Amino acid sequence: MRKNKSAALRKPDILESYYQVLIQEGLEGTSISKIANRIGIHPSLIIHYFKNKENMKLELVDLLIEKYQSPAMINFDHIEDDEEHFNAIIDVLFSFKWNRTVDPGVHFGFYYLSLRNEQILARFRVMFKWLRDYLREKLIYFNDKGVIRVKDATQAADYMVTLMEGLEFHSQFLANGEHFDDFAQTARKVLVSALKNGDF
Amino acid sequence: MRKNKSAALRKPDILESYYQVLIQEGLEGTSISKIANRIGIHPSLIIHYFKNKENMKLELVDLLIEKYQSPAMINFDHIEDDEEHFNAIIDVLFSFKWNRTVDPGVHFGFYYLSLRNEQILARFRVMFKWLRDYLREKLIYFNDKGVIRVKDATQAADYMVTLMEGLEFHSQFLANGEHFDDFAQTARKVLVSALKNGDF
DNA sequence: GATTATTAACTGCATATTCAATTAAAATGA
DNA sequence: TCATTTTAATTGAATATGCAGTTAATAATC
Repeated sequence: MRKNKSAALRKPDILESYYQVLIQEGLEGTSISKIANRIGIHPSLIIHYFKNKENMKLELVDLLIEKYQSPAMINFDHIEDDEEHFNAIIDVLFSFKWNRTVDPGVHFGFYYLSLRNEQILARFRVMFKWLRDYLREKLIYFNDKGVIRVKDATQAADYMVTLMEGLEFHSQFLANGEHFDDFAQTARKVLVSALKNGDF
Repeated sequence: MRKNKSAALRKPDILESYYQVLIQEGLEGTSISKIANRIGIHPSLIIHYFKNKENMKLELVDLLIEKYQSPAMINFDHIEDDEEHFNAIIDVLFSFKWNRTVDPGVHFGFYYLSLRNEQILARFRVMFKWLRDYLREKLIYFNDKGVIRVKDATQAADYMVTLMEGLEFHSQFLANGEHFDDFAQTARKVLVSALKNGDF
């Protein structure tokens, strides 16, 4: 007997399936059929909900960006001591957990698509700007409190994002089976030192 | 009238065409037919030379890595003054020219494939290690000469590669129409400062 | 009874690859 | 040097497969 779900339930199901197939098969191995089979529905149903693959792609990008922006993860405003507060934020940014909120392969794949897809590019630009601006505000705050010494908070925040993304590369190509954290802690140390020494 | 070229001439032609189609159409838009049409040959001829698409892919990766490793670009051993010598190397690493020796989109695409393709991954691992080790040797030299102060040259070299790759992200997602160089110079400054301050 | 969810059957297209045939170039032998 | 044989380059046609998307019908839901 066929079970009918509402769009509100079915669409997230499809996007989750899309995400899982992407993880397993990659961009080039992901088809509407596979996404549908995985959750036991007819491929046409996906077209019914998303009209075409491109729309579905954009909706998944939006979903993953939302996931990435979950503010719970980097909000430590409850910590009163400024130095501790600062360290808590930095800790998360260079943690395995943060860098793996979304499967890095999927993120990477969409980054690649953004080179040829204006709409995806625009979304990621907004996402990175959001992160950068969030960090900038924090840096300004910690600068006022005397925890760090930065003149150009925007450049410093840009640098942090740059370093974090670079760490993805490092873990893929230069980490010799070592855990993500090992080198991340070096990068973290050097960054903090630059922030405190007034290099920005 | 048909002109027969030797394999030694035809294979590079095909790889060059592959490269160009990749730049214009991306991974998903690149087919054997398009590569063949672009240089006016029959698609079967490509299969004849490479046996299948996968082999051709690997041969192109090898070719691009060779291009990337052209040592001419970062060899400044002729500069006698150590400080100048050091600056010349750093300058190139953070230059637009260096970062664009191979089309970044193509590089990026192969990085992505490396997540699901062991053979491509192995090749890029070798390439990055080559770059890292090259830099490490240089850092050890400049440390001995008193130009910089590093205890762990491997970590420092890892950090340099990480930062350089992060810059690619920055220019794609955070550079607001600014030229690549603008932020690269900030990153360069902060790195040099860390190398000289003994942060590694 | 109208709207929505779902499927079935189908279309057209592009794909990588195979196979056999054809043409050109190179090697050989007189 | 010329004819012959061998090898390599090239094409044409065919195959099988997978793809996104269309259209029309059926089933469930409100």
